Amino acid sequence: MTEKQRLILDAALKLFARDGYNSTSTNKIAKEAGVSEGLIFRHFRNKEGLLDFIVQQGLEIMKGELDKTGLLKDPRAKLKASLLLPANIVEAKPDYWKVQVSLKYMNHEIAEKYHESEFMENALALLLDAFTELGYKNPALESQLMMMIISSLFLSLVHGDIDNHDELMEFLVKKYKL
Amino acid sequence: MTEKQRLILDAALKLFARDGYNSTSTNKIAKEAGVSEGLIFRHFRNKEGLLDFIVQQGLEIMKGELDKTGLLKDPRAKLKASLLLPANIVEAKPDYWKVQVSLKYMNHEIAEKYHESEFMENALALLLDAFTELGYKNPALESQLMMMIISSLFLSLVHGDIDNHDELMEFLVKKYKL
DNA sequence: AAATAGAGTGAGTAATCACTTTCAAAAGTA
DNA sequence: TACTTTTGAAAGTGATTACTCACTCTATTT
Repeated sequence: MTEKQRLILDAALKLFARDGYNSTSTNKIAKEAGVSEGLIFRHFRNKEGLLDFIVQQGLEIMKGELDKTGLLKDPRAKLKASLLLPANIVEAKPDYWKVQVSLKYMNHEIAEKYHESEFMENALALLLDAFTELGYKNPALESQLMMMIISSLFLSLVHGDIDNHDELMEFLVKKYKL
Repeated sequence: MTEKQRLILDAALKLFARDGYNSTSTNKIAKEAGVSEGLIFRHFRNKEGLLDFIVQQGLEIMKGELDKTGLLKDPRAKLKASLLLPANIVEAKPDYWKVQVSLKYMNHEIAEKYHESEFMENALALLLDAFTELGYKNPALESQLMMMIISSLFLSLVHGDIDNHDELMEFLVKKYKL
């Protein structure tokens, strides 16, 4: 990874997050990064290759966080960590998740590649374990509902339109007796 | 509204929903509609005008549905109707909502115009009324949570990745004792 | 010192984009 | 009929797009 490669990746992530993938031309990326436009294609083959590279990194971070959560023994701790996951990962790399989310809703071939991943199934399995262990009557539906809450939380955080995150967390923790 | 105008609107809605706004050229719309490309600009001024026209209709439908829900007297009925709202409106016009949703996550100027609307606030106020009337301890947070569930439901339905809607509804109705 | 290779440049390319212009056929109106 | 307006098609327009190509520069290897 040369310095210019880093500059290109940083510029692309910033612009993709701010303006969207389609509205960001390779010309703009090159200008923002302070490199020649041709260099983008030497290092990343094409515009989509650049996107690929960026998003692949994000997916691995997400997977790492989820694995950490899975290691927890106490089911209540697992659920609490799952609820806090969105805030933690979005805060760490907001631009990353802005791009990820916009891809999901772009309904374009590019989007599907990343979101058919086994990630959701892993997360759901983790919740299912916890609710089962806690003796909930209908753990499958409980975890489906929890999953909906978590993804909604994630979206709100990415778009920056949530102003009472801590209060909301406290409310949920109390509701689920975590 | 001439016949060709209808043809253009239908073609545009279909293509915007399938491929996204940015990836749909006016040329493609004209071909799909079987009219000349120039006609699009005669009738709708520009590509964004076409989008405007399409989305404006959807917003009015949504508002109408919400108003109907607001007329209900029983707070439990209000909540139940709110939960069923996504399925009802998405089933009626799936392509409409696919476009609406993709706009929201396009992070582009076009998107903001539609989603700063007072719609969300009205919906939230309706839920707040219901939870307050039912004597919930923290009606504000309860309605915020319900809003998250509803919008998550809406998104899943739009993307067609929900295969147990009725079961989920039954579960929620029981959980909230509606 | 000669050869090789990778990093980097920037002008150039064909294709596609949203949009305009021109003009003719209908359709309405007197 | 004679006119005006509306509706439509077809062939443009310049700008922008992702991407290529011929080339230079620098550093390492032979």
